[in-house]
Amino acid sequence: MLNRVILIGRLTKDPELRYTPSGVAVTQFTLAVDRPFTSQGGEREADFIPVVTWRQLAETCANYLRKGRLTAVEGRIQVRNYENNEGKRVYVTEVVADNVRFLESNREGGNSSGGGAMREEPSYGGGGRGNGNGNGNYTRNNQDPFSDDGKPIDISDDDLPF
Amino acid sequence: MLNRVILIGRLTKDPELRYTPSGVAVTQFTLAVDRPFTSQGGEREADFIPVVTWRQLAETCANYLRKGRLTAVEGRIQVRNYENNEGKRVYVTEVVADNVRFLESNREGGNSSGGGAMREEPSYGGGGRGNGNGNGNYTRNNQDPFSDDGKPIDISDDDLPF
Amino acid sequence: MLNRVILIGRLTKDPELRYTPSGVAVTQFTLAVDRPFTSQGGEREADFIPVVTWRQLAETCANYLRKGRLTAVEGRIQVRNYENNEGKRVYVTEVVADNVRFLESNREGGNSSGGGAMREEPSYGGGGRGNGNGNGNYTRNNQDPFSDDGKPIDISDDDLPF
Amino acid sequence: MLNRVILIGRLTKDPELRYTPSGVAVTQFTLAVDRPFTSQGGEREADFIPVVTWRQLAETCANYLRKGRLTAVEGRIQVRNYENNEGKRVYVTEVVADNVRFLESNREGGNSSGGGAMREEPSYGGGGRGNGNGNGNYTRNNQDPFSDDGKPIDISDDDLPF
DNA sequence: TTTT
DNA sequence: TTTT
Repeated sequence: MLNRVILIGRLTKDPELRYTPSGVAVTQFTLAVDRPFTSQGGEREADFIPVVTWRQLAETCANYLRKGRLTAVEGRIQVRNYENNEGKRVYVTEVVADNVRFLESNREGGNSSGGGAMREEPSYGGGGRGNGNGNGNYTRNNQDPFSDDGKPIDISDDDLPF
Repeated sequence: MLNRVILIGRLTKDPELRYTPSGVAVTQFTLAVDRPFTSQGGEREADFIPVVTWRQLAETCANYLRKGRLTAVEGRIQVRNYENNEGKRVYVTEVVADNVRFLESNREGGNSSGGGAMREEPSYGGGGRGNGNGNGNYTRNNQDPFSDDGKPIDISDDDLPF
Repeated sequence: MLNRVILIGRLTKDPELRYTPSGVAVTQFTLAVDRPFTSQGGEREADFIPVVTWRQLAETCANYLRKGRLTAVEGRIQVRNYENNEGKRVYVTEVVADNVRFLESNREGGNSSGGGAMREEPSYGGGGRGNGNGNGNYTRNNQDPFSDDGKPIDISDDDLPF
Repeated sequence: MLNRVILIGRLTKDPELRYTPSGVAVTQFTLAVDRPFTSQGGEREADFIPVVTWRQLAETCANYLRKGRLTAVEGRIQVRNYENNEGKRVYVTEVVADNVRFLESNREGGNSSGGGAMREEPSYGGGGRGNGNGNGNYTRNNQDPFSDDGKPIDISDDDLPF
């Protein structure tokens, strides 16, 4: 009925942009979010929270986010599951973001003012689906997104948030 | 740096109250939260989101929450991991709640006014730890919480949120 | 950069549906939200928080919400200001909702299952504006919404959230 | 029943630290939060949202926050009212923060890594009240906080959040 | 393994 | 498998 998450943390790696078979952009990254207390041993720990973005927002994230950047994410928790190659059901929990704020832009480059931003344009119940893509000029590299690392992509159109 | 979740959904089962070896109450339950859109096939789907509560809040949840109840939960996402019996690292994502609102109390009993509520009393950095328990009069049954179902409990004091 | 509010409380009155000069539906209501602590005198106090909804969501709220209903609201804080008739600048703070959940439907009528719901369909940066209205069949009374109580409406198209 | 706000914005001025008659620290500041859309005229507007912090958190904010800093605030909306000198009831809406994150520390000084942080230590229903203060060494200036600008302070112990 |  |  209501499902809202807000996170501020740092990317553990550069984001990964891919495309579903029907050509929809998906970007995944992990946010390291420090816990608000120290562990029994006295160290500060973090939660490593997987984030997914779709379509235009995915392309913007792939273009502007980088490893280590402080980033705010707004979205919802999603729990999807699939059967792995041993026939066991695996549960994957991730945050599907609809709003991402870049709190640090191009760190080296002098300008340290937070500010860049992007928001998902929802299309509840109408059209939109499957058309937010196609233009390869947003991709960060030229390799085929469907064969980029040999592993089958663990993403299908069924994961589309709308 | 910031990690906040707010959910409204229904319990998929009665909550489970347990105690850690050092006697701290823990209650776990799953919230079914309808997605804000229908799937490609047109059905309404839900996310099944695991929730954990500790200490006094755990005991209140065990006492008042039941399967099917509409419930609001506020907390943070936690990702913990452990090695399973095949030596493989397993990641568990759950919401550690610090505020739970009972939006429906005793449904059959005439009174359908939402209202019951409970909030974690944090004790950041000071005392409190390990003492929020002991009084068996909050437990819902008389069985030994450490041997109640034969399975070893997948919870240790290391999971304590403070 | 980020502005998110989530409230659960009860309507202090039936909601008020009006229309802007250009015909856009607006519904306002106030949510009484109990504070999470008691005052010095030991009484439980509440905050009375004004909420505004627009367009389709405004019409659904006007149709389904009633005084006393437990309701969840998601939105953003907006501070607008205008000059009053004494030439003084007045600041109005309200929550502009984009998601409203009816946690209690028709209380008397037997069915007490929470569930009704409605979400704003945003139209960031594109069209949409000024067309989400017109059909008088959603109004709860027949009086002219622009002269219904003698007082000029304190809402103009400039308050439109998009 | 539930009242949660999360904001990211910039301070419009340096924060103001004061003390209540009984010596409790209070810091107020205003956050400029850009709206997620442009106005009809095409300009980007902002909401100017007043924030209040208490006790230790108030002192940390006064010490570390400055005009222009990008800051995340977590708290609840509070609506208080008082009678002004013309005998008219005035309503003041503000965010009572319990968690403040400094997303930019000392901008000039080379180090632009977000990170500083502070959280309110709640003391729900027990003690604590009236003792979180006293030591003037946290104040940023030497003037008497109770007569610093001629105007009576619009804050009393009744505004204490706990 | 799931709720209404 | 993790960020500062």
